[in-house]
Amino acid sequence: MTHKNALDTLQAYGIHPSVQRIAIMDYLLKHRTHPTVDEVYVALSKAIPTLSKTTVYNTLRIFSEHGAALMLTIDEKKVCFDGVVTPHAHFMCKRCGQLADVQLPGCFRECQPLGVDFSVEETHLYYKGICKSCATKAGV
Amino acid sequence: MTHKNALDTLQAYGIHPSVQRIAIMDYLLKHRTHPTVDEVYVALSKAIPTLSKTTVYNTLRIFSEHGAALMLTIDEKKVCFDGVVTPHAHFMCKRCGQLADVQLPGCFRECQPLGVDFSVEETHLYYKGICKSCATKAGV
DNA sequence: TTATAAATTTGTATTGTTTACAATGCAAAT
DNA sequence: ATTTGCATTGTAAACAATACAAATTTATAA
Repeated sequence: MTHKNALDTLQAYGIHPSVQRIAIMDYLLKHRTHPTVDEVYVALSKAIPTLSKTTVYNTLRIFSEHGAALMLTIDEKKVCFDGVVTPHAHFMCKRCGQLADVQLPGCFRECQPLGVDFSVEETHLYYKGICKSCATKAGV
Repeated sequence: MTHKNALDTLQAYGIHPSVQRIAIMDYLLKHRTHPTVDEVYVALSKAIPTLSKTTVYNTLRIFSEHGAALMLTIDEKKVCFDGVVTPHAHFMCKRCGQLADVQLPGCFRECQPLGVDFSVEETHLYYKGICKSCATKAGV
């Protein structure tokens, strides 16, 4: 199947479901656009008019704490969230700001940090540069 | 030599020097603690009482735009800066928040992003987890 | 079912970081 | 001496994110 079920996903990560949590997880699973808190809030406010932005903040934090979503801090201006938690990298265009998924280099699995005295719970890899679209526009 | 010269570094990256810029670069080169804007501002205010925090913001942004410093957005609460621009990874302890340098895995050099249609200008790799000190304290 | 407790949500107030912008300062060039 | 252009300063404003307490919902027990 293309999309995992929101309710099942919550339960798989030990997160107690609620209308709001299901709606937010559903949005994450169906919109792989790395949305911000505000984007999720605006999008869901139509269906859930009483939704509070605080709830979106709290819920997305809970998701990331339980490993059900990724918190991306690539853009220094805003935190983004990713419902895809399988290992992958990201790319951000410095010009247009778009955030895209990138397949991990094949050898990356064997790349473990060297001589470290800490336990690794998350690994983040991302690239910044100029996307093709922006390069074409500006390049001339 | 241990520390590069601040003035030389600015000129090497095509950044017009000034008292403030030299002082900020000098601080970065001598304090490899991944300081925040505020930390730089507070530290330099003693020597330069008229220093404006806006200048620190502007200057550090200019540094990172010219490749003379790295802007680290690992901690979602605050942006940090790194005067060490040679390739290396980072580790952040989720409990105490410390940010440490980590040697890149040897194989990492060969790890290039796959099938991408963008030019890579920056590569960021970091780990999150629990440092030994925190693990020892809490672990028991 | 009703009562009680626990968890979740809501909305406002607040905090704190970052940016915008206009005024000022400064130094090199004319 | 004047102009030009960039850098700096400081205030105001924007904005993201959090704290907190009240309200609501859900779960549990009687």
